[in-house]
Amino acid sequence: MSSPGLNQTDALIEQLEAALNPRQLEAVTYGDGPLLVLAGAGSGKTRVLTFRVAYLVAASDIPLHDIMAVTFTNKAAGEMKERLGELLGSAVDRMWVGTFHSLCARVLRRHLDAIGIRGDFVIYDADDSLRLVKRIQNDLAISTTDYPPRQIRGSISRAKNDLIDVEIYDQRARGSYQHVVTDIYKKYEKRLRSHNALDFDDLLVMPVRLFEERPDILDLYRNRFRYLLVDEYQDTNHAQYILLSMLASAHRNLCVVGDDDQSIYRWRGAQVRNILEFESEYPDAKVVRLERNYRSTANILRAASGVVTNNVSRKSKRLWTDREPGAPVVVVQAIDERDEATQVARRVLDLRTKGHSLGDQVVLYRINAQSRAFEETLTSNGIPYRIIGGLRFYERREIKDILAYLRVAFNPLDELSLSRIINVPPRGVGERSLQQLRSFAEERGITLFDAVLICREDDPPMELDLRGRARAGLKALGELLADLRSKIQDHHVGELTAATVKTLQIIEKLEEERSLEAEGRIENIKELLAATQAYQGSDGKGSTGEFLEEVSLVTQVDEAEFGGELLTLMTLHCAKGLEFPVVFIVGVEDGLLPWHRGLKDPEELEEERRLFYVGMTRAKERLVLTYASSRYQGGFGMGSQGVSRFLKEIPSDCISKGDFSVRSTPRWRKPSRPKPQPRIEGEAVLDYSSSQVPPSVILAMGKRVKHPEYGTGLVVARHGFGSDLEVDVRFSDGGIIRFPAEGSGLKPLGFEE
DNA sequence: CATTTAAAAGTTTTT
DNA sequence: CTTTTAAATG
Repeated sequence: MSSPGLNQTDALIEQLEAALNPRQLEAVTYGDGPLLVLAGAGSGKTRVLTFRVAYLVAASDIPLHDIMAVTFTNKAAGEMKERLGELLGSAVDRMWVGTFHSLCARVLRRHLDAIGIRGDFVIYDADDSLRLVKRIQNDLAISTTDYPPRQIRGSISRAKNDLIDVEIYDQRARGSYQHVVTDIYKKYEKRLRSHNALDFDDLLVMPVRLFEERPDILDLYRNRFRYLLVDEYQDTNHAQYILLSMLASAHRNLCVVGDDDQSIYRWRGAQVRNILEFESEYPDAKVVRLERNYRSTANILRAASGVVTNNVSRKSKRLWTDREPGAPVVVVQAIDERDEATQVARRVLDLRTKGHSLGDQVVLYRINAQSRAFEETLTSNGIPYRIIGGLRFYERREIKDILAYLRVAFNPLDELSLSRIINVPPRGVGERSLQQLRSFAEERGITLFDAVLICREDDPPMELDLRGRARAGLKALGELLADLRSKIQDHHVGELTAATVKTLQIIEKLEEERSLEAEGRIENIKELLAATQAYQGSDGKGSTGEFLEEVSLVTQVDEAEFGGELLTLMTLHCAKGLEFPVVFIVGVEDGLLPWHRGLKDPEELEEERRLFYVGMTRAKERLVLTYASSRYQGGFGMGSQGVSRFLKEIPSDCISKGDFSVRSTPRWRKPSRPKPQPRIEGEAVLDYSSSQVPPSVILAMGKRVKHPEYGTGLVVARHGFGSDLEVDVRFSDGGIIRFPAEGSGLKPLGFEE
């Protein structure tokens, strides 16, 4: 690809200059040396980052090959690449863009031998490492009630992110808890190595170790990357900080962009200190402040600023806008979480008539569990929605089970995955047979995987005393694994997945169950089959290893497809970096937002305040805040500690007074009995025919529908999936008729009972 | 050994 | 209220 001609370059530079304000331009065109861009919410930092790269290439003739950019999601990375491709009109594949985790994985794959990894590694997600911790506690006879595995895992993870290895942890360990952690940490690391696996934290830690031990390899990278750009710098942890220092140590062209007010990941090791002390770390750093907000109306911005200024530890800054005041921030008091959901639904529909499509609106909450009340209300009112986060696709049980087969075939040393699938689907291999197999492997000094392969033999060795069912089961498993293993290198991942699903008869078995749950699983498995078949790795060959890596590094936002006529629901954390015309923040109550722990610890409280601030500043046109006077909390009855203290920090003149009332309800109020699901009055507002809503959503179980010939009826059963979907509808005369979901003329019947 | 049933325990946020 | 773990049954 030839570089743009001189005229073209000039035109591009001119274009950049015209599109930017003076501050942004300063950041984009600043020359060599460390650069700190303090970018307030909505001040166009993503544009600055992208344009800076474009400028480096166009004006200074820096090859994309020499630039690395770190983004917060893979999606953001993709968008940046796409935009750069448009701006520069050339291939951008030579530039390294991605999240810390995916870039690190890339580095590690290139130096497997140097990090002491034989063959190839698999990546353990949070669930995998938790399983590993549990298993170890079991082996070491450490009570999981006295020492909750989640907490242990958290301690190990935090230590790793702070670059505290087992030896240092051991030296510093004080008290019985830390000594127990030491024992588990030791074994945990040992198992990871013997399984040829890396956990999420290893992805950051191992490159640091690699660069420490092999200065020659570090040189390779620090000489290559003449320019480093990092987004969301306020959320980097210690390991990431060190990594950046190492990479920047040759050229010192480190450009970090962030906003200390938006730091929300302290709990997973992020250190705001990294951004606050950037200037003392790099005394010659140029600092550019972006304080002009282009996103939100003046009212929204004033409300958000009013809240965040209550934080003590922050760099002072003043966001401003010349936009119109806009609608006031609406505060809604609800009776309980159901009422809250109903009120939100009502407003969503109202705003829809005012030109904000469902896709323009988002509901943000503090914890995933809050989504349930909304799902119920939205479903029963026929409002289509999508949830981002929660249980991820690739973390679902049936999906992880199938992936575990691929992982074992890819890396036979992965004993965690192997023991996961050894009896899934049930093949008569219980604790006993597994133990049998383990000790056999140990005796012979072979891996568990090889032991399973030996089970294929017609006359297995005498030592391997297995009973009938287990023996047959392991034989079949051994054959499948041997087959997968032999094909792993030169067969497409879709082929291997299909072979696994077919051999194990997974779909057939689920179909026998005939339950709604099984139906959902089948749908997921078909989606996995489609995804693997469509997969093309970097070389277009669909390598299983590459697929597995990609799958373990997708972020929650990556998975989501935006657009379409769907209301979006997600946590405040997920909303980072996004923007919506209409934002609802729900559950704005003490104990929830701020979360309980924040009420005790001042630093936590500030983080909760920042989280609220992040949520508020996602809104472009309208912001609605809701809270409930009482809230159902699991089985423990009601709890709501009343309006959030943060709400009182919003200047009263940018709030809609009509709905604002701060009277608190008596704490001793009896929990109200579950009421029938409230319905929104009126005719159906949504015109499904014009939207992109799939029939599977419209024709959900229990939905009221209308047929042009037969009149109104109720969906009582569903058969098949996707375009094969058929539904049984019971009409008022009691007759049940089966229709194909598409082209049947069935229409949803709004909100009447 | 697997499946079913009963009791118990657990709930922030995520790469 | 849901999910996970333990015990009891087939």
